[in-house]
Amino acid sequence: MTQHANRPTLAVIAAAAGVSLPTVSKVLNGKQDVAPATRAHVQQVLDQHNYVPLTPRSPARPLVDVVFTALDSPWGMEILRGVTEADLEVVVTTRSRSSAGDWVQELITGGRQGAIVVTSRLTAADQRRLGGSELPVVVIDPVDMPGPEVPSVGATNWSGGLAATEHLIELGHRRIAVIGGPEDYLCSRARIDGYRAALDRAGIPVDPALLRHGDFHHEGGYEQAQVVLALADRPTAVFAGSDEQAFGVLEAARQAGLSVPGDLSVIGFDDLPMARWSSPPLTTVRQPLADMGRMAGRMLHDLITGARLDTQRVELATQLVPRASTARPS
Amino acid sequence: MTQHANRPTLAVIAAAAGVSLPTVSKVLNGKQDVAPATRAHVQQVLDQHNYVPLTPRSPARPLVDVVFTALDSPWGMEILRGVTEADLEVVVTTRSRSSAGDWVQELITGGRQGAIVVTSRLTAADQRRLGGSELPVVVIDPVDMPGPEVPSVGATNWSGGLAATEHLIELGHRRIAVIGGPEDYLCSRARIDGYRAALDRAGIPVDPALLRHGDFHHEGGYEQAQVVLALADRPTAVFAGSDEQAFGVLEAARQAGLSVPGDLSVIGFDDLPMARWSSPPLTTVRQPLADMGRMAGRMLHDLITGARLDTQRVELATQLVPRASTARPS
DNA sequence: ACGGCTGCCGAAACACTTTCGATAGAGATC
DNA sequence: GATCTCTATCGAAAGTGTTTCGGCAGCCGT
Repeated sequence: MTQHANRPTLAVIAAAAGVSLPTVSKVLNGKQDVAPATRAHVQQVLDQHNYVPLTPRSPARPLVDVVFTALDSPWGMEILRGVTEADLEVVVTTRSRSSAGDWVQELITGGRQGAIVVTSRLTAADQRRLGGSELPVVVIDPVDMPGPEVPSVGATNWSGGLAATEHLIELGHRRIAVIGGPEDYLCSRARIDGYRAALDRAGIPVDPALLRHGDFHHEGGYEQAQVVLALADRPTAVFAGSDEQAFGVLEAARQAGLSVPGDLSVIGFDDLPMARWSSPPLTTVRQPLADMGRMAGRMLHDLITGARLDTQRVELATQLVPRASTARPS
Repeated sequence: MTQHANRPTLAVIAAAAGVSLPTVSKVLNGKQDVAPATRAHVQQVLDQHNYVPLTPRSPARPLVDVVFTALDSPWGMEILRGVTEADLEVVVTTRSRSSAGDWVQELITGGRQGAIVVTSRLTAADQRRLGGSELPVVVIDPVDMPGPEVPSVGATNWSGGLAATEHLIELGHRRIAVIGGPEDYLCSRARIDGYRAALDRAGIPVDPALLRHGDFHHEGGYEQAQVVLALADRPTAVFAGSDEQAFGVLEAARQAGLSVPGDLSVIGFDDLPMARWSSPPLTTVRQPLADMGRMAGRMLHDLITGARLDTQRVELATQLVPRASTARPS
């Protein structure tokens, strides 16, 4: 059980194997200039002596941090799944803004070979520090527009917002509410601007009373839906900023005695796996979350290995997924 | 950008700071015998020279693997959230049974300080290898009963199955179908045995036609529900082995034109966050997934630090959560 | 037979880490 | 005030493992 009870040194192994110390070191590190027979023999002696490395082996694949603000959403799991499909060892950490300590500093000095930061608020100062450090970093869905020195991955949120709203307009809706995420989130603003653009093109004025903000979770959608559904001039459709919010809208509609899509059309954003399972199945705008994670992983891998990045900013395409929660207004 | 472009050595730093090389090393490693003033000065010189350690810093917290078979379910996210709350650095890996390579071997030689294995099939040989290695391992929800040498964390699945079924019986149901997970999973068998025990106590015979198995996901519940709902003597209630399966049952019921809970009561297992959001909100048996993850993390931490484990096997309590998907049969 | 070429290995240089003894300054004691 | 611990701090030296580089076989073609 005791790890340090007279652990054998490389010198001991080398003597036992009848080779030089550097050769043993090379075997341990998988270097190329060792004859297969020698390698096998040394490996066997290492096993016999139960050799444990003094310094932890540097892993075959780069060890990188993936920083979430919270692990509270299937959204994050999709991203994570994508990242783990890249050629990386993924350490999951949650660093809420409020948590103690300077997490950017911890990231830089944490000894990882890189980091992926998911939907976090990076101040200009943080970005400069990250840029100044040697630590490769890729940001997914940045809250604020990242400076040119920080590579980032996102989705075509504006197009997605446009597509969602045009879908509702084509169905014949004119009073369309939008429930965005937190007001200052870049992705949220882009979706709402897409909503605005669609209304503009259709010649529909934007009613500020139908433009709400809430957190991206169930609660946010539920609360804001209650507000807009209580309006005298109730909307006939709601564009929610996330699928989770959309589920909250569904619940608010149910509690208000409104049938979906009969009395109210609801469209979400993300296309989480469970969007297909709600009743009615949720019309939504697909965001390729796993692909975004995988892309970020690949970019980070390139940064670590020194390959040149094709571009600092990648936006993956969103796509309208029509299901059963949207229909013509009655 | 280039990592290895003439990085400063400790000797250079030492010279620039006017101290000896070992002193710089001590500052880097946070050793105690350095005067605060000296430490600050050296630290500043290190920063000025943008020093990056050659060998990655050994992390302050133990670096452990968390092995999933797949990252395809909110279930896994809940577990993961719990584990990350322990005092550990968590590397997420997915090792499907089918994936190439000997993942147990990779685990042992992977250089981690420990591992948590989630719902994996560990053969007796694997267990012996893990026991023989120095690598501390904790298993969450083992597929097979683990041997005494492998610590494990689970939930009171039998009690949960009992509680779920008794809930349905108390409501007046007599024909109760059960859709378990894969037939050989320990947790699934325990839940079904709980179901059997409840029927026995109520003097209701077990109808083999009402006992189905499917994968733990939406598909499994959907497919098996289609089978039992097509029976001439249709059940009035379904106990699903997981919430995801229960969602599949809800969909099958909807497609069959059955209202829930009017025509069919449905109860799930897990209490995922979205169980509250389905329509109707899902009655289910709560499994404290995050707590299980945290408990496994704590046990692993104890194993790593050498503290004695109180027990090799922990089962956390499940609890019935009545919501709106169960009611008296019509 | 000879020259070039390549694969394999170890001596030596390197990059740290750790141990341990030296030293100086602060109190404590006489 | 003189001296005597005693501790905090530091670096010399030894230890551990990695990397570079030169050398030496054996192999091949000429």
